[in-house]
Amino acid sequence: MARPLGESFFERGAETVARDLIGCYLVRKRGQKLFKHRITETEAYTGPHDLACHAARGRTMRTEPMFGPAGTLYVYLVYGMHWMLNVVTEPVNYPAAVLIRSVDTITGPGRLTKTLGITGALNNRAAAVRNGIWFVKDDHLDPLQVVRTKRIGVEYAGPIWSPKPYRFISIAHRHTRPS
DNA sequence: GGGAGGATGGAT
DNA sequence: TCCATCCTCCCA
Repeated sequence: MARPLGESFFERGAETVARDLIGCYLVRKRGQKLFKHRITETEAYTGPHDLACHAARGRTMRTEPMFGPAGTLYVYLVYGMHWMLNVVTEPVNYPAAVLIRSVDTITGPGRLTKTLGITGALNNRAAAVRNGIWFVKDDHLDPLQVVRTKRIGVEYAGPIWSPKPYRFISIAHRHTRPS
């Protein structure tokens, strides 16, 4: 399988990265077990101007990972119980990220992290083999076709940013929750 | 120091 | 439709 996606892949706009991650693999190693899942749903959080992006409210302890290098993991707790897995995009000091919402057999960002054992322990670490979590592209497989919708659960971001079509879903998996 | 609210998911 | 559950951030 192809080698892990690195900084050059993630050091682009969050929309572009979110789109390109559809069809790529998320790989997780726990002990001797390797879990490889094809990514089917993502969302882009595009920067400090994006009112749905945590970084829109400034550089804080929580958002610090988003200011790090492309490919950094941003893992935070939502609703007091669900870990959300994000990967940071854009160059250092530009806070943007992509939320991994679903993979082939696991729908929902909270279920994804729970199933793969992803917690805040991985926050601010690089997506890399040495950390037991990384991304790969497989050029031998056909890329999945993609549709775009608005993002889930960001009504608070207001009439401009809430409807932005920054959610990407594989067509073959578009039953993955209505929007 | 206090309070509101959230990038969800499971039960009712 | 309800609510579990707790961290973050804003305000005083």
